[in-house]
Amino acid sequence: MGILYNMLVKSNKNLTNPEIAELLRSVAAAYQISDPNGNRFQIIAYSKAADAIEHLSSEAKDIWEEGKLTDVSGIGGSIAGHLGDIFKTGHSKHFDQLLGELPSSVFELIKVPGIGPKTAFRFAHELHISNRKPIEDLKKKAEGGMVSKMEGMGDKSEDEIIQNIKEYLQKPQERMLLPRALELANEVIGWIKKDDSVKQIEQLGSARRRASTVGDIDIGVATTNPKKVLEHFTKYPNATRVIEKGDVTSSILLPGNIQVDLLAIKPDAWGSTLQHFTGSKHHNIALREFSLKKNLSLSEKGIKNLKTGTMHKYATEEEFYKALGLEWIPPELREDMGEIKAAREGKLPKVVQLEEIKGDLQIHSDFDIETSHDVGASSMEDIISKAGELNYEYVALTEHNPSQKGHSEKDIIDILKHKKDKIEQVMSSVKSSMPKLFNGLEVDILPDGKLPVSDNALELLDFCLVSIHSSFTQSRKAQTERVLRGLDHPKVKIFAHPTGRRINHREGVELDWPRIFEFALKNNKWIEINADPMRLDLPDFLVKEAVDKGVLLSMGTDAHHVDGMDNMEWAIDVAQRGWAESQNIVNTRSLKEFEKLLQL
DNA sequence: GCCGTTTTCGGCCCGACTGTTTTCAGTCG
Repeated sequence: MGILYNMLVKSNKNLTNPEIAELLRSVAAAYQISDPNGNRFQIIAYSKAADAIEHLSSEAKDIWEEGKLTDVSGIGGSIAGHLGDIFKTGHSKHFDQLLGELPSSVFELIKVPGIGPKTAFRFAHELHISNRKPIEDLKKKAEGGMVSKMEGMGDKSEDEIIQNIKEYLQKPQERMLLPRALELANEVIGWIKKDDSVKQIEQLGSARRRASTVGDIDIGVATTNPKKVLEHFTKYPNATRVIEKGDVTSSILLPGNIQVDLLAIKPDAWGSTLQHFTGSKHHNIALREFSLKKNLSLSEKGIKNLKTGTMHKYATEEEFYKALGLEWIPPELREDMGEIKAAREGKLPKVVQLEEIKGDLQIHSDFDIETSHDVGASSMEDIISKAGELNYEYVALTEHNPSQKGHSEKDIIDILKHKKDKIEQVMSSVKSSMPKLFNGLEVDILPDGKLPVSDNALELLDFCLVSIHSSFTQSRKAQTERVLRGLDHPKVKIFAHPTGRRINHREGVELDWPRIFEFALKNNKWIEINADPMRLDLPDFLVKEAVDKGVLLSMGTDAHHVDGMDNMEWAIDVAQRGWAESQNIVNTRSLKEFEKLLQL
């Protein structure tokens, strides 16, 4: 019995989604080792199931308890049954047997790039890799020349394994924030463009889909001379090494072990290249399965008619999708979340655009509100001026609430009165055509759900946001009750950065989202999409659930300086990935309509 | 093992790169 398996299953009925995903991938690997051909479709099924679990918005165990695990696409009766066994007893006989046959080192070794199940198994057996620190052990044995002595291995394989292990061990296991990925991609693109045979060039992959985080940087090039461009690419001055160099694709590594993949193709096939390398993987697989039923086989080269054997090339993505009988699908939607069906039926959403935004609903000015949290750096005057440049009709000043410590209720009321006066004074000093300042506040939801600001103080506001800044680890049920209590006050309109996540630093809180959304819908509360690239909160997949239910969303940059007001574009990306149209977002409303909405 | 706009049975994406191979297996995206 392997160590990993003991750790994941034997001692634990409460597996988290990432643990379940790892378990399912281990099962797929076990099938791959035992009989890759005979188990071909189990391998695919378990891998898909692992992906599905990883992308759930609730814990799989909660879904299982509601009896809805097989509603998840990719989870059928069999896998749901095995997982159910684990949730009930901490055991699955099926997994016990499958995984118990293999040394646990196998499941560690496959985490190293370039080492798959087959190779991991051979290492474990033939080199007697330790189950304790398998990766370190393999590195030692490779450095001792043991790998190159194995059949089918040579010096190059050995060197590559050592290299990959070194990088794996030092690589920070986190994905880049989108703005960083775009910045890096632009630097590389600047270099590639120096080759004069480049006709078109774009950053593709998850960056083009505007995912909140990006792993590898993918770039596509249309060129009359792919080989020459790829050669030039591998000479990028900042590259730490060339991972691979081919006639169609090449990959390099940047400092920090960031991989950049380049796909180069002739201009007449640019449309299919864009499509292929933009992904997502799941979108492409779904699109290819869909096309196969029409006897069409898709690849980055074009569309092959399987009946006639002829290949058609497409210079644009629009033509490519059209040839499949589909509307062009915006990259943000390409996640296999129903976009192919919608495109076929002409029912793709008209996703909200940045130009439609008429206000920013979370900004912190430099007004000294005597808060225990952080204060903004820009004056109200500067904020109005910046809002004017952005063609906004209104913005909400939402400083953190004054601290309770050291302030009586009357003190807090005085501070808020003072702020209200200040806003009125500023408003009267600027042209009437300038954007309106709403008097808002970002109020903590205390651990018990109470607000640290009295009703009399809240009365001074136009409206307020509430958010969690403490006690992130309450149970799902307690956290949900807390939030609903916090949202209940009539002056509260917005639930700000609702999961509280900080990407790569803090997981979000556990909440019963269906209940939160139902409450918001019923009581005319709005859920924020926070535009801070570190937050992007509500996350895209939850935005889609909110949109499906008709819950209204608000967008705020959470700017603490006027420059931060430019961050709205990141919130737009999240909204688009969540299929939001302009009517789903409150700050696409004109000032008049927005004020009406506030009264509801 | 999963799934369904023709299917509850009969399908299941597609190609690139590398190393060690004389024709391919393994891995990756």
